[in-house]
Amino acid sequence: MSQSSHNPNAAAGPSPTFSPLYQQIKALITQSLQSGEWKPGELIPSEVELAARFKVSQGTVRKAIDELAAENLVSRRQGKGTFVSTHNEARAHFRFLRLVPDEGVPHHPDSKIVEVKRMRAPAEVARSLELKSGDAVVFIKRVLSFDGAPIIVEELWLPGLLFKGLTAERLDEYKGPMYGLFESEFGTRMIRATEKLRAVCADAAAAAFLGIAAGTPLLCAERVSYTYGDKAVELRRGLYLTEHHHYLNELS
Amino acid sequence: MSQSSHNPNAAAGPSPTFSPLYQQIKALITQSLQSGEWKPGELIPSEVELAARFKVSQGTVRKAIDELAAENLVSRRQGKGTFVSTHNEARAHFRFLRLVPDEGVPHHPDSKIVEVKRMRAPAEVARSLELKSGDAVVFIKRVLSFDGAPIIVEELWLPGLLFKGLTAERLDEYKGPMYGLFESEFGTRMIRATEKLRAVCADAAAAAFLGIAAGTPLLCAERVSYTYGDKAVELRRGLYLTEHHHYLNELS
DNA sequence: AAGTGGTCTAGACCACTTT
DNA sequence: AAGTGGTCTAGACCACTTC
Repeated sequence: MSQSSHNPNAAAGPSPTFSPLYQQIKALITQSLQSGEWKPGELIPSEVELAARFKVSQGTVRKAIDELAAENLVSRRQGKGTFVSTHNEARAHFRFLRLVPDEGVPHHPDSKIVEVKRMRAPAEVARSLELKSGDAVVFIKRVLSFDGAPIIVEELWLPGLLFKGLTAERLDEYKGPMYGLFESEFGTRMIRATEKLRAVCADAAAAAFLGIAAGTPLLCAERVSYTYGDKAVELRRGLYLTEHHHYLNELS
Repeated sequence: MSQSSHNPNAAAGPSPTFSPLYQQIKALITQSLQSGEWKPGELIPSEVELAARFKVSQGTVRKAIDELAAENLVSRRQGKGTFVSTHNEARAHFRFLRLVPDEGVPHHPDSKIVEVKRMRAPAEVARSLELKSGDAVVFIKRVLSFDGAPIIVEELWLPGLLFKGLTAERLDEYKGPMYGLFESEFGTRMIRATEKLRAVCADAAAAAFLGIAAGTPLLCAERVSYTYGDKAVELRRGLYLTEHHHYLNELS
């Protein structure tokens, strides 16, 4: 098969928005990921199968999957196949949580739920989540402890429509990271986030939760998480005690 | 040419450490970058030329360059060629400086040098820069202002051997980011860094430089920068006033 | 042995830039 | 028109995993 015989861009007439074949294949694969045809942790069809399905060469499928792997949507394992990425694996636990101890190896913190409630989105939350002010949201507040010491207090807001049966009990029962619960129980997978970091002073409430004096400097991390299609689905504001921990960032 | 005829891994006997051809090509290209055969901002030979030089196919050179481009060591421009990356271009100004205003578009801050001196490396600095305690280092202290307001006070340490003629005058004269000066005047190009972020209280000295009250919370960013070969060549400690700015981080 | 992803090649054509 | 990187194909073989 020649390239032009299957590339619609090669049709007669000007092609206003050129899009390479492998990008179109990538979009099709992403759709199947988003629709749940292949679920987190599962094996997707082999490159040969996908090439046959889409009637393109294996090399084109390869390039599409290469980009999906670079974006952490799938992960390739030689000899086994290509798997849909999941937050329910040790490797992914520190992808979004960048706070690590100054000394020693990082490990997963204990989570203690303080509050879960449904409410109407305040204006600021609605803006971040691309909702209308007053739309239903789920509010969660919790404290995270490393080695028994409370280090993080965080509040988060989720669109009410996507997280209908979310209760404190289900959060407490779930072992592993919260994003794993969101993905396996609610079908919403976080794939990307942006964080804004600031230094603030602990107010009385935060100080009480963390067992420190009011006024202690805290690292404030405001995160907006996105799922497929760049849709915002979480606003989270965490206060990190950085006396014996730090936020680690790799610049490249 | 067949693959095996030029791949030393295919020689008789077991290959203990398999290394793909394109990785070897990538290493050769990186050597030429490091040695200064092609300088920052310059055009490197075309893929066809490099394929001929290394006696491999263009596709193999392509894959090597793809990875170098992904690591920001070079940048490709269709129709023009492949260029060595440089800090002396607007695009690179915010690669390492992640502090942006809460409102409005970011732009390059003004730098005011406070102090430049030569000294012996304190133990902590020596450890970060992989020097011996007491080795010569250059110490720089400066204040960065956005729109006339001082927002950052930072101190940095560089290996004395690599930055022999560095003076306050040369720093003051230079237009553009400090990394651009390092790269064009001292032949040391920063290609990667790790940062540790913490919240701290402003001490009297920092408060004076930033025109704020002592005790104001500041974001402390401790950065170690690396050049080719993962060699540490800079330790930098910045204090960021985050009342109207924030540290922006993309998680993916 | 069979199937998977990983590497390498050779050749064609496309899009973009410069001459 | 010529040269560059960008896309696509087809086929070969390698490394790894499973049966």
